[in-house]
Order: sequence, then structure tokens, then C-alpha cells
Amino acid sequence: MQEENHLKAAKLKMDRVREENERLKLTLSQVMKDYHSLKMQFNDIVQEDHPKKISTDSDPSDDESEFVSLRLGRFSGDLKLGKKKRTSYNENKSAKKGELDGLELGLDCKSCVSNSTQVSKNLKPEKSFDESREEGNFIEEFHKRAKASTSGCDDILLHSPLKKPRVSVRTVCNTQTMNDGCQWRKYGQKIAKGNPCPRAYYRCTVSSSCPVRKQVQRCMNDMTILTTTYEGTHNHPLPPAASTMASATSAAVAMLNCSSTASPPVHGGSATSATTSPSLLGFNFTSKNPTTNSHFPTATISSSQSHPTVILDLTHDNKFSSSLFSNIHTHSSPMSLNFSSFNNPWEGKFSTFSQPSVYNNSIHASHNDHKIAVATKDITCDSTFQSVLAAAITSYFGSNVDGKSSSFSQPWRNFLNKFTQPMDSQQKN
DNA sequence: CGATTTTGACCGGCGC
DNA sequence: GCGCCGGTCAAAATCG
Repeated sequence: MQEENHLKAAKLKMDRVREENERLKLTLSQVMKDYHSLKMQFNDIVQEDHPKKISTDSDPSDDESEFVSLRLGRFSGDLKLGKKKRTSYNENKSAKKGELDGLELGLDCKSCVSNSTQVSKNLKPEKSFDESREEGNFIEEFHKRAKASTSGCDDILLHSPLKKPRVSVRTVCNTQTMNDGCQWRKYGQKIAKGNPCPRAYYRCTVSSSCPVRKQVQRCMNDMTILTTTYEGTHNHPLPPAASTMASATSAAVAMLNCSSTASPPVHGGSATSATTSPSLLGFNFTSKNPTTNSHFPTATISSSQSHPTVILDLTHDNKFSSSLFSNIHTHSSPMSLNFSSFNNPWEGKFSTFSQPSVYNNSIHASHNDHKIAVATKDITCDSTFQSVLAAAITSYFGSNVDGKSSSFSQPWRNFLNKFTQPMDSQQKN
């Protein structure tokens, strides 16, 4: 009798799970449908805007070569590995810790020597004096390249080298940390004010002398959201997966640097006072309608007194963003740059985006059309920013995973191509 | 037994 | 000067 009851209960449970499964399938198919339709529409828009540019600028087979490669710490000849023998990237270990189930930023960023110089122009060192001493030649070369820049991006960091820029990445992640391809050792944990979740401190252990640190903290409002804050630049070669993240963060830092000049003069003129400016860059791509904004990744530039910070929000669920930002950067009026991703570029790459709630809301094409139009129009105002932006997007979404196929859809490629046009041609527009 | 994590102590910057 | 707070250190504990 009891067994029968158990059986019935189990059957009921199975039915419920089956129903849930069906619901998820439906959601997935809806997302896929949206994706394809948006992809088509985006393609149309880009083609209409710049039909010739896209078709004539480069060989289609050479699409990826147009992408900007940002690789800090990868200048040849200056690679000094630490004495530690542990230079392999032990994925088994990560798997043991459950990281393989977590976020995987395992997309390679195509390394283009010819193009990297161009980007280096836009990048500025993000080192403190101490770190500069440590890194010797590497940073010298970096400075040389930075000085050779004609981009006009003044560097607040050169003027105030102690204020190391940071890049925060917000992701949905169920594991302790997201797997960014690098090897880290935890060296501390603290309960930070304003958030009961402990903040963990990690340092890069790929090279013993690597100055890169990261902080990992869960969002108080949504425990599934993980905020990873990177600081510093790797002074060693990185595995492809790690260089992807490094490129993205570097791009974000460069974005931050450029913002310092693009922002209107603010009282005091210090880096920190920029936070009081409601529109840091003078750009605002964010939709006025908050309800249409929930699916798009945003990069937020803000600055605390000690650390200018770029926040890349990859959660798809920006309803938490405002509260989080207000918690972390209480002095900031962060500006949102809405990249208006049409498809779901994270799909399949961020494996922990498994929560149905993330995808449950459907994406409306009309809104996206409007948003991408606004975005492309406004972004073209700043060409330096464009390459940086493109680099960031490229590195995050994967320009070329294995050298054979790009994970970008054609609309994305066109979009990126548009932003990686030579600056001169952009400015003439 | 070496590598890694944990955790309390310590340090320095900042605001009052 | 003092206290708060973020960040780091380092000894002990744990893991593989």
C-alpha cells in the first residue's frame, strides 16, 4: 500500500518535471525563433546603412582579421614566466571544483599582429608604479606605444597611476567562481560593508610575479549573480580562454580611459569627480523604456574615489543592475552603454544561463530595431571608442573559436566590421 | 608532502 | 588622532 503511494507520488513528480521540460522546450524554441528573426532584421539594417562599406572593405573570408585584438602582457620578448613550474592550466582541477559546470569564457580571441598595434594605440597601461617596476620592459614598451598614440585619449591613469582601473563582470553563475581560463589562488575573504555575501580575493598564479587580482562577490539581491572584479594586467602568456577575458577587460579599461576625455569638464577636474557627471561620455544608448531593456548586456563606466571601474553586465537581467550599481558605486551615476545584442551571443558559451527566468521574457523585434539603430548612430560619434567596443564584444563573444568557424552571426560581423573601420574614414562621416 | 583554502591579524587610506 | 573599512598577509588547516 505504502509502495503504491510512493509510486503515485513519483509518477506525479515525473509528470510535473515533464511539464516543466515541455515549458522549457517551448521557451527555447521561442528564443531561437526570435533570434533568427532578429538576425535577419539586423542584417537588413546594417546592409541598408552601409551597404558598400561592408562589402568592399575586406574579403569576407578575412572577416576576423578586421577584429581588434587586445592583448595586454603579450608583447613578444618580454614574457617572463615565473619560476614556478605550475604553468599548465589544469582543467581537471577546475572540473573537480565544479567550474566546468560554471561559466566558461573559453573563446579564443584571434591574435592579429597587424591589428594589435592599432589597438595598442588606444590602450593605456593600468599599472601602479610598483607594478611598473616589477614588469620592467613590458611596461616600458607599453608606455612607448601609448605615447605614440594619436588617438587623443588622455589617460587619467597616467596622470594618477595609483588609481588602478578595474573591470567588473557581472554574470549569472551558480558556481563559486566563473571559469575565466586563468589560474587563481584565493588569498583572502572578507565581508564587505553593505553585502552579507563574503568577498573573496584571488591572485593569478599562472606566473608567480603576475600582479593581476580579482575579487569575487555574489549579488545581495540575486545570489545567482556573480560579480568578478579584475585589476591589473597579466605579465605572462595566457591560454586562449584566459586571453579572451583579458582582452575584454583590457578593452573595457581602454574604454574607461577614453571616457575621461569624452566626458565634459567637471568641477575639480579629478578622475573621481567624473562620477558626478550624469552622462559620463555624452553617449546614452540605453532605451528610455526600461521594460525593453531587460535582455541586453551593458557596460557601465563609473569611478569610485580610488578605482575607476567599468562594469560589464552579462546577466541578461538588468533589473538588478541599478540596485547593484548603487550598492557598489554609491557615488556614481553610471552610464549605460547598451550594446543591443540581438541574438543571444552568450548562448552556449555561458553554460550556467540555465535558469529559465533569464530567457522567459520574449524579445520584441521592433524594440530591438529601434535600439540598434540608436546605438549604431551614436557610437559612430566616437571612433576610438568603436574599436575598443568592438574588441570587447569580439573577445567576449568569440571572434574565432578554432580558426575555422566564427561563432558570430553575420549581423554581428557586420556590426563589428562597421566599428573596426579605420578611424579616419569614420570621422569623415 | 606540496598546493590550496581558511581565517584572524595587520596595515594603510580615508573621513570625521 | 581615532575609528572604519577594504585589502593583504601568513599561520594553520585541509585537500589530493
